[in-house]
Amino acid sequence: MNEKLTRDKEEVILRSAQRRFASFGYSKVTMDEIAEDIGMAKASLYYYFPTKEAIFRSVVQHEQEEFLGQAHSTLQQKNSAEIKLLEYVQLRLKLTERLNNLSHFPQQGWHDVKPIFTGLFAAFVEHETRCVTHILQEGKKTGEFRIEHPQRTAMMILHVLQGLHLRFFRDYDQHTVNESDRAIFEQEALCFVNTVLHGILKSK
Amino acid sequence: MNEKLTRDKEEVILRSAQRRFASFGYSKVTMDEIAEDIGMAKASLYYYFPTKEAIFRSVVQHEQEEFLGQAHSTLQQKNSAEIKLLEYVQLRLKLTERLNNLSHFPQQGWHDVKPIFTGLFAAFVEHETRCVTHILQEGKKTGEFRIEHPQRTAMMILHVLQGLHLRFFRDYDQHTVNESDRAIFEQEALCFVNTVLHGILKSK
DNA sequence: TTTTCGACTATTTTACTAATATAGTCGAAA
DNA sequence: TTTCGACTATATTAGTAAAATAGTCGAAAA
Repeated sequence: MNEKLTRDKEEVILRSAQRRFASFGYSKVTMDEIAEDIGMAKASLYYYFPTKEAIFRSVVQHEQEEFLGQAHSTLQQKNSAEIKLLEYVQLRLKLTERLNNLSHFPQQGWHDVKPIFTGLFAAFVEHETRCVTHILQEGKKTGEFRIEHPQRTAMMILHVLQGLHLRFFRDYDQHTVNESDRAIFEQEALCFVNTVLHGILKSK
Repeated sequence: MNEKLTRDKEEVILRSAQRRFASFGYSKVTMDEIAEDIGMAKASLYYYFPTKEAIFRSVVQHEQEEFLGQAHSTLQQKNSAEIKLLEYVQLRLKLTERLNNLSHFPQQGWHDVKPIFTGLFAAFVEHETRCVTHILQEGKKTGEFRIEHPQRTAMMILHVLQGLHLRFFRDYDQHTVNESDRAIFEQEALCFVNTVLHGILKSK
């Protein structure tokens, strides 16, 4: 049963790493610190993970999987497509913020983790696009939505959310993200989704 | 009549500076280069402009004024609010790209010019918000638009455009912006505006 | 009087180097 | 099988000297 014990240790390491990364960002966390947190020697970490990057990837993947789980359960509930889209977006905003913290990218850490992220995100972005496209297509099928290019629209929505986030937090050097500013950001994102849903033209 | 001659010289300086800035970005252009371009000594530039920053501000303001002129003439044409919004956005995309070039911000120049830009943009952003709000309110008054919070929506639209631009060109290090990528960006921005206009919900 | 510029200064950037810190290895011990 | 102390090679940082650059000034030219 050492298989189980190994998984446990991995979990412990990942939890420590996650906390550190979320506080200081990828590049400002050392292997020694992660090890010290859990009363281990640095060398021991390398028994469980081959590289620092591997730890980071695992942490990010955990976040993504948790998000995808929640998203999936949202999609399977018997709600209107409108509700599903809104709930999806709200979940997604939370994930963005969490991942954002892991790299502390607004300050300076983006270049450090960019190669890692892009690799990890290729699959995730595809998955996500499928999710939103699915919501839109479902809504189209049931007659709830009138929409010409579901996939293109889905990508646009995801890109806009990412872009809004970038714009909002581009100027955040140093100090932690202000709670009230985050509220404004969320409000604007929801304003966007609502406008996309209802449109502003009366005719048709 | 040396008033006129002074204006002319200023124009010549600004033209040279504009070309240089657009090619290399603010921080990579020296006063000596600007002066040399027009066969002047560096010291002479300081007879017309007090600082390098003043030159840059003038260049940016020129771009803004040209944009505002075009935008204004668009707004005064007798078109539907829908057309006006679309044309405004297209004009605005062009401006964004031009200003972007002046600082070459995707690469590294953002922090150099951030303090300059933010000062210059406070007034401009306000003006712009008024413009778009005006389009939306006009459309609402004529019954073309159904829209609850024109100003909030206007700000959202402008922020989304900025955000999309940021997202698209965040990864552009080094090499000049690809023509086909720019086309994709423009297409996505227009997809956004169209979706905002028509919405995706059928009901109501 | 208005405009230009060579020569100068103060400050910032850059290029280089030495010192430190860190990721990752390895073999021995628990 | 798991842990770790001691080690290495590489990357980051701190410090510094050299170069570049924004901006000044007073004299000369127009």
